[in-house]
Amino acid sequence: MHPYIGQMDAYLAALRAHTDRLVRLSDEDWNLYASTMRPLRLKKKDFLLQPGEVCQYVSFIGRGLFRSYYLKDGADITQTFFFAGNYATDYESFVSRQPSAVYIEAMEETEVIRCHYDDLQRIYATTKGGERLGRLIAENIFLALSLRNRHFLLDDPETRYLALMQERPKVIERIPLKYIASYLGIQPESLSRIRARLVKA
Amino acid sequence: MHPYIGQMDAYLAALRAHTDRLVRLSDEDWNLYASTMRPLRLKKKDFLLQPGEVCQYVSFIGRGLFRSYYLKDGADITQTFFFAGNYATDYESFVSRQPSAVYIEAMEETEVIRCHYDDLQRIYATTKGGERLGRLIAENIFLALSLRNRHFLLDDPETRYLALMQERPKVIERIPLKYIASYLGIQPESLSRIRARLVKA
DNA sequence: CGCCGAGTTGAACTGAATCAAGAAACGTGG
DNA sequence: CCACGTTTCTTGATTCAGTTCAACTCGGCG
Repeated sequence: MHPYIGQMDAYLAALRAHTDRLVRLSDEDWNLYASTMRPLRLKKKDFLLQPGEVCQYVSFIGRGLFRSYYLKDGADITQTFFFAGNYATDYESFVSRQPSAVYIEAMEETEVIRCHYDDLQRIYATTKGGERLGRLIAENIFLALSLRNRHFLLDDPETRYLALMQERPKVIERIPLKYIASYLGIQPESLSRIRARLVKA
Repeated sequence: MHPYIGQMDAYLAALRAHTDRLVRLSDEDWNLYASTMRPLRLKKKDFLLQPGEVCQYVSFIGRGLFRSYYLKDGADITQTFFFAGNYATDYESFVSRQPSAVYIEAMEETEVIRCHYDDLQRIYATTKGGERLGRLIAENIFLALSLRNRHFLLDDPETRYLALMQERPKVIERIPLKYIASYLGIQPESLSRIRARLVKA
């Protein structure tokens, strides 16, 4: 069907596991959802989305990872990171149908299976389980963002870095320092100094 | 029925208008939702929620306003403001069923009609329209928070203040400076200076 | 009328940004 | 597979925006 991605079935299985954690879909609803999924492979530095486009897909990552970022005065500022086993999307643009403000870029060769906005709306409209899934996904994305927001309000940069180590260790392990810095809202030099301080202490 | 709040019907009408903006509920679904609503009146400085409690309600504000805030080292830090015609809740706690980290405090005499978590889950489980409403509300709360987050990532304090004037002028008009300052993540003195700068320019 | 909280203003301080230079790691092509 | 060039990271010196601390004004309220 889509021979250029051999792992399609494995990715669908991973998506099913991810979905089951939120809501137990009927086989019928699941099959409808799964049938909308199309594979896509991106090479390193390819864009899943660019500013100005309306985000048309939710993409479940089978392999690889993405970084989303704003471009401001030539400098790029990381919005977030997306890892395998989760969805990558500009949910803001996807939901609001407004042009996106971010790039979503593959940081290495990355494979996704994705569902188009129109397909998803059809699932929402025709199935109760799909509608529920959509609500639970929205709630979960909200929770993640709330936590991030709390850190910006309450914590200084060093504390935000420590919290990130706790909450998203994969970011620390796999992402270059300069991108982590902009995710934390600071300059690379500052994060380097924070790390140096922490080693000594 | 609830004689101590005479405006119950007016508040329900406002809630219906608010709801209609998101989704057109059937009369049946609407009546079910409306029937769960219970009125509550709070005096100035009363708490709708306190840290440690799990938020059990979504409260639609008929009159008045709330401020939610964290308490950190004795200083209170504003999370957000809730105005009449919108829901007030700690959605994070409400959704996750975890103890809240915030106070939600009435800034003046405030009246709400509210729906209990269990009632809402029952509506989600039994009606398609309710589930859809829940999804759309979650999406909208997410959008608002996204915007806030973007400002923290991209903008300096003065720019955040200007954006707040644009996006939520009611906050500027009705809220004391010191609370706006902590909402923006700065000290009251700094916001006072920002205002002084803007007047000159 | 006096008090108290809110806001303003000034001076000193501080932590992060900026600017700059060098070291280390990376990947790319020969 | 190595060598080169580029990017990433570190470290130091300086600058700067926002914080802190303090004093004073203003306006409302008891």
